[in-house]
Amino acid sequence: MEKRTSLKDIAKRVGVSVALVSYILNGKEKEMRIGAEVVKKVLQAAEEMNYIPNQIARSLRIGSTRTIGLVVADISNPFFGHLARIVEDEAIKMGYTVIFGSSDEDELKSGLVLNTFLNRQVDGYIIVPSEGSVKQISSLLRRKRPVVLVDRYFPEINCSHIVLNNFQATFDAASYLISKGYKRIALVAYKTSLIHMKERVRGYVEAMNANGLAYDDLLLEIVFDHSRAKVENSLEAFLSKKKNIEAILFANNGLSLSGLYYMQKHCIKIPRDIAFIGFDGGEVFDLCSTPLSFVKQPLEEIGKEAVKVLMEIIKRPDRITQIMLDSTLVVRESDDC
Amino acid sequence: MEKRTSLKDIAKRVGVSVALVSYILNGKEKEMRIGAEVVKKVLQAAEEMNYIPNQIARSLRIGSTRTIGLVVADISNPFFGHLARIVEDEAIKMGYTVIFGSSDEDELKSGLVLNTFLNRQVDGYIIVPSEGSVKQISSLLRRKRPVVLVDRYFPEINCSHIVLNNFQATFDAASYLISKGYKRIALVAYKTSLIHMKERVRGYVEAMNANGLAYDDLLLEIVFDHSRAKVENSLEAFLSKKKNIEAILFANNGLSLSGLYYMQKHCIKIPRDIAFIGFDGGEVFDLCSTPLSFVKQPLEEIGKEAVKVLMEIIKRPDRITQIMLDSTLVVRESDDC
DNA sequence: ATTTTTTATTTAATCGATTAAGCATATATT
DNA sequence: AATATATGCTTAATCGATTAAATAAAAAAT
Repeated sequence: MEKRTSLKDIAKRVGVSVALVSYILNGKEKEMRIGAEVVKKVLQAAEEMNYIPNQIARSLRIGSTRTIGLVVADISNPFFGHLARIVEDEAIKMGYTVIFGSSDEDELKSGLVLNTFLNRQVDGYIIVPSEGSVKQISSLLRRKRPVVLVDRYFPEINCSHIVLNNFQATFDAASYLISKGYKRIALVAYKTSLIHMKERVRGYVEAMNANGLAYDDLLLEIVFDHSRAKVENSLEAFLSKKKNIEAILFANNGLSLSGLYYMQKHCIKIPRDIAFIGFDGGEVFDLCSTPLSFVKQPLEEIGKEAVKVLMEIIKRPDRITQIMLDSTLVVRESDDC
Repeated sequence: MEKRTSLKDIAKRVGVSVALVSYILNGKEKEMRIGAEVVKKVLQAAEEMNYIPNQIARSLRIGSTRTIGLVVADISNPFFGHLARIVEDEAIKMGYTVIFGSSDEDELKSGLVLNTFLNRQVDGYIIVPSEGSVKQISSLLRRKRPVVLVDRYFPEINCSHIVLNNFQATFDAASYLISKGYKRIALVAYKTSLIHMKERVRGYVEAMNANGLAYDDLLLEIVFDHSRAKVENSLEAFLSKKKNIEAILFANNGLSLSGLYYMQKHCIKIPRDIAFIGFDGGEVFDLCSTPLSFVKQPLEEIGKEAVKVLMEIIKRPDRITQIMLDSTLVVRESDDC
């Protein structure tokens, strides 16, 4: 591990003080009225000695790391991967770097990641909060850390967030299916206290209610599990009992995929045997024998707004911005038996 | 932005020196033979004052950030997302944090990301190098920074790497198709100087040669482009001319997907019209009407080895470890007309 | 010629931690 | 009793940058 050149090294070589070198390399030669020759010599020395500023030292001094901590459920999940990419691009534009951590929807892991970020003095947090992480978020807010929640939020705390209008999303999807004449419409969701999921369930329920349709044996809420096999088991138990489901709605991308795996396994054809509306799209949805209809989130906008709002909070710590964005129902052929 | 509690604050409150507090909070009370009462008081004060160590200050002092810089082509690409996740998990186990950057296979962007990482004094680099980034990598090595390349490497420089046996991968895939009786076997690859791609082309060529099969009008090398549409255009131009292609091999995941999009658009059925072997798998490959055969990389192992090797290099900077791992050909029904 | 202003540069404190070295007391050894 | 050792804690330097304040020399104003 070779020693890197520091301001001190340059100062010694040129024969000036460290301060002068700092001023010059920060482009303050004008306001500090530094002699032209000295400027030239310092710049040349910096070049020759391959000087790279030490951001760590700088951060310590100025009290800002120019780093955003991003917490997602799982970076290998394309939905969060996309989000991460958008956040990355926006962050770079603002001169920030992103460090990330996956929570696996787990309170403990989420706590560990957030603690690491706190240690590392990130300037702001963009968090997809997992179930049970309210206390962690509140603690950040108590410490006056800039936080923006995305995808979900906690109604009981006052924190900036960018989320989908989840209620509208499933309300529209269900209403659309109803308008096409389906009556026995199922929803497959996760059983969780997280608001985004509860809202998606509520959207479906309200749509069914509004049209006088029963849904008590059509709503499946699966306890979250990382194994797709377990999810498929629940699905199996659910679908094998009710034989007259005409259309099925999935409340997120992972569930949609589990659904597709299940249907492939059991040779259930979409839309011949059942109408299908999924969540979040993706290549699978395009390349299935029948392109699948789905609820599309404005992911680009969510990511961009998240960074934008975070930047605002970093500047003015007491601002709170809560944004709700609309989804689009992308209708293709999977809902058309 | 509230002031965080520092060692100094605790020291002041308890009425001892900063050094003592540091020793205690680092668990060195034994070797430093610190009085039991003082230890208790300091620990309690730290607790009460919500002390969080400042990793930035620590990093500056000890000269290590406990951070790994990960450069991938695009974090939103599931292949790299998975890699990132594996690296993240392994890094956490070793007490490291990951910061990431996407290069978009672009020399300029790669340079910017690497420069940021250099600024931030990451302890080590795991890089999926993009075309033209040799100089950047060499520069890191000249500065004695620990670097591990993954997925690809540069034969002209001596740097640790973990890669697939790319030659064997396509050699086996092509040989398998040949053994099934196909003669007109096409390969779709990218035109690039990067070794992994060249090796994949070579594997195919050697397999064809070894069996006395001509391939000069069957090998398509597409200039890299981010737009799937352009890739599909090249594909269109290629496939519309040669009408007697029996089987087609794709040299990476993105190309495989472009291929699938193309075939869907033109109602070319796999395997009825053409036999198909893709690269890297994924949900699409499972959920197609016919589960697709593909070359499977040991991604888990690649990621784990990358971190392991990096940790070794960080300890012993002059070690160089170069690992080549074998792929598996996952045979399903897409190659069986 | 003296004072003021401008120009060019240095000094030194600071961010928050780590850690070698120093310094009193107290206890043990001869 | 004198010396050695152990105990318990403090001092102070350091990492590499930033930046307010001080200083010295030259130029301009009175």
